[in-house]
Amino acid sequence: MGSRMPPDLLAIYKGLLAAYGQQHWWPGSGPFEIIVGAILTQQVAWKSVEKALAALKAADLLNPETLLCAPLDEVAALIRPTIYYNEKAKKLRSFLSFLQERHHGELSDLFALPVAAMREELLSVHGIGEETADSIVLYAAEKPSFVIDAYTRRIMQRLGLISGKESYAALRALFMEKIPRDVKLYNDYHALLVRHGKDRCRSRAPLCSGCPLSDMCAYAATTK
DNA sequence: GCCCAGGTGGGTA
DNA sequence: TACCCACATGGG
Repeated sequence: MGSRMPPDLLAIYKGLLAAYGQQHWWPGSGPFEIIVGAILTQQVAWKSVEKALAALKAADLLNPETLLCAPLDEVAALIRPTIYYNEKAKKLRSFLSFLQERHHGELSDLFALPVAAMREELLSVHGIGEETADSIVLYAAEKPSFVIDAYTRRIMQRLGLISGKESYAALRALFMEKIPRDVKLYNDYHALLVRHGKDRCRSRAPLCSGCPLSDMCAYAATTK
């Protein structure tokens, strides 16, 4: 039975956490590896990204200095499993040029900016859109900026909390206004939404039986 | 053989 | 603003 009251965002988080446990995204990776991963993961399964990261590491290219100097075609060949590899090689180059020119190649210099300014600068880089910018701010710089992705939208829509047509900015604002600005919380909440999305909201077909959010889900309520 | 992954940018109306 | 397309691998 679905409740008449719209579920609040913290209750959803708690439900997901109880069902899946902490996700531990990007454990033990340094900030640079996280940024490279954030760019490479665009529209790709994470498993493919891991292969590419391993290849870059083996070629000693997983640091700003050597990666900036590496030929584009060499980088592209190494990140081949991540689809759109030529485009992504250029995107990595764009970020590295930006980092060199704007911040002397120092991530700590970039990370010293306030969240809004850092986000703004990142968005000016070719290949870094809103989701990637927020992923970098949150997971690499470890500052609170909620990441919205396709799963987040789909899940919120099924819960009856949004129409689905909201802008990225509107959804991000919704989360940032309704839950505490806590890096750990943002980190795990986004990861949990992705995890839940993969398990339950991959296709259009409803999978409400056994769903950890079924008692909050508008879709479940209307299909029973 | 088909679908779709932890998106973004560019072009057109 | 709102669509549409290019990008172009690999696992289920």
